[in-house]
Amino acid sequence: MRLLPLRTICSSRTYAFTPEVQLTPTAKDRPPPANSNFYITLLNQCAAEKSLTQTRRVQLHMKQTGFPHLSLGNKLISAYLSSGSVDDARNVFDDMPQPHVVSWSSMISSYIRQERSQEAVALYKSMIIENLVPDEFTFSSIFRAFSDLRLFNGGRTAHGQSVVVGLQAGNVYVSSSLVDFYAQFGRLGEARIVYDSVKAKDVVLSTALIVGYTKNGEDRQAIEVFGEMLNSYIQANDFTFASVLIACGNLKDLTSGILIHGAILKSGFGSWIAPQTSLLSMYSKCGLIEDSLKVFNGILNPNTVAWTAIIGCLLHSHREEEALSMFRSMILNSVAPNAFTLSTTLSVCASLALFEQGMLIHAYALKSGLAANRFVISALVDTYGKCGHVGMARMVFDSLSAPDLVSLNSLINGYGQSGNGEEVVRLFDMTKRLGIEPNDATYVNVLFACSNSGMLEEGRRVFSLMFTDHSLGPSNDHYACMVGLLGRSGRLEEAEELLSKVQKPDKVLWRTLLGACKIHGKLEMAKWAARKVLELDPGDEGTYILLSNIYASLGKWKEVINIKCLVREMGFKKDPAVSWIYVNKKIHTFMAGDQSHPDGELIYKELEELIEKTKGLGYVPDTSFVLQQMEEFEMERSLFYHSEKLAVAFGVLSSRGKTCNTITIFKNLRVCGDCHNWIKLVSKVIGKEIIARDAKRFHKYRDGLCSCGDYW
DNA sequence: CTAGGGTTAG
Repeated sequence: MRLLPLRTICSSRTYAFTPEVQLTPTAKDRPPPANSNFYITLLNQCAAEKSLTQTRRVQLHMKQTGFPHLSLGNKLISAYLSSGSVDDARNVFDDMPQPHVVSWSSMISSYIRQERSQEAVALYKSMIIENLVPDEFTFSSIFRAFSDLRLFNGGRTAHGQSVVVGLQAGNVYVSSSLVDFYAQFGRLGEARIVYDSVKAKDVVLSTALIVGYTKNGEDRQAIEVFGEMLNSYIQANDFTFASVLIACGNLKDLTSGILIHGAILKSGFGSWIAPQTSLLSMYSKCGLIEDSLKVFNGILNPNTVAWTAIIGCLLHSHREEEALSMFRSMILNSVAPNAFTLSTTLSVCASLALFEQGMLIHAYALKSGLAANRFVISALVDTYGKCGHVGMARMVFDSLSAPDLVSLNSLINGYGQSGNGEEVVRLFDMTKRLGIEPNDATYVNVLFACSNSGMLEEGRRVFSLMFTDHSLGPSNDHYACMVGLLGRSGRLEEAEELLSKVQKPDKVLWRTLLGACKIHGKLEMAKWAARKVLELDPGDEGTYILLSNIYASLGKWKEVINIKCLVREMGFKKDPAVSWIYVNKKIHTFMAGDQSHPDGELIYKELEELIEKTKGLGYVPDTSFVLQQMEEFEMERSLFYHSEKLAVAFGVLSSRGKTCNTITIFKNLRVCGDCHNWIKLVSKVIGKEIIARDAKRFHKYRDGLCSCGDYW
């Protein structure tokens, strides 16, 4: 067999500096002498250039010239590992009678870098069996493998071994990763002991402990360690600043946050991406989204993490539209979204119930291979559910080989929102078989669904399971669901009795009772519940509104006016009702009596016609939903211009002549009773399905009926 | 060896 020309192995640029190889163009086809220095030089170059092909060629060359290549096995391994092929390295490794400890440890850390912790641990164990003494490099990487595999005992044993060989307390590398290991298991006591055992602490060790504390909700401790660190004159680095700011954000400790911002600028880390990203997150958690944006705008080349962070900040500040346009800018700036980005952006879509956008991201996830990520999946389930497409949510959910708690909760919520209480209960009864332990959120979702669908007996059964099956003490939220369920089923006395068992009822609970009183016109109990809410929060405007609604529905206009005056005096700004609809890739927003839409005239004309047609089908404006005392005619007018009616009119207008059979509108508050009746009739008039998502759930109107069965 | 961003429920 012809030998490979050496020129291809050794680039001309490098061999000029390695005269001992003596490669001359005339010598290129002659086999070289079996000189280990020659191969060492070559392998060093291969490692430096990280070239897998070159390394393979060198090994082949060794075999062809009969050179005992295993004598340079450690070199070969190192070259293969530098060029990224653990498997090639492993082949050499397995052939060697006695690989060097350095080879063992670099094999182990390479496996870990490639997320092959299983193989790393296996190698570590053989090392121990063969009575080899692992070095500091082995120890500093192996703990990561144990925490990846959730093998606490394995890691603890390795900790013991590191102590035995005298490598723990004296070595910051080993100790830092040990601190991280213990923190991954929530064992902060042990982490702290390891940390304290090190005499010569450094930045990395301290940072590891800070991170450990923040990941386990011990944010105060994290800030304390940061202080200790500064007192010992250890300079914080970009990692440290990035980590300690998380603690400030979690605690909403703006004072510390601003101090640290100053320290970052002073120590020259002001333009480093990790501290900047953490800073902007911190500001948003402290409610200062403008400052987040300022920091973000100061980042020269935001990477995926920074973009994701700012999208998340905008989402949490309820600036969803801006969050979406940030996502678009990210794409325009050719920064590739990852699973974090997609799940965050999907959350934005879920929040605005943007079905099409959600599907686009779903498509992107499938193309880019991110659709298997469980965060992406549960965000998709959530988004589809909140868009009223629970079938799609189910499809995504079923793609999970092992469903997890979050996606299950999202799916349950999806069915609950679209009023399919039976499926919710079926899923709930299946959780055990799926190997999932329900948590408090599961119960909130299930009970809420029962309440939404008026499933009294099922609700009671599920509620009692909280005590017997899971001994999850019900929280106020669970009680609120039950009070709502009992109250809406007309069992107000029972609801009241249940409420009396709650140790510390919160205002949500009392307001739920108040809501139930409203449905059944129970004025006395309503007044009592309202008083309770106001004792807890005198500024709760929702209560005033509910109360005035009750008076209004009973026709007691004097009381209504009194409350309205009171509210006005107190200077509340009621969240205005807003409805919106997605037409031609644009969000069109409407407020009551809104004249601002460019097609305003056409919309009002359409609305008038629809009202006339529905009146033909028996629509009678129900003025008890109007809060002011007005002339009957005016009451009607103000009803007619409710935001959801305008949105429906616009939807009808813009879907005319198009093939789509569904009009979907959204409202930030709950749909009003009069509009609810009216939209039912509209669906009959236009012969199309109308979906309305309000603050609590979906209403699917078809042929004069609504999926909620008028129960909401 | 250490780092920044993520899903449900309220």
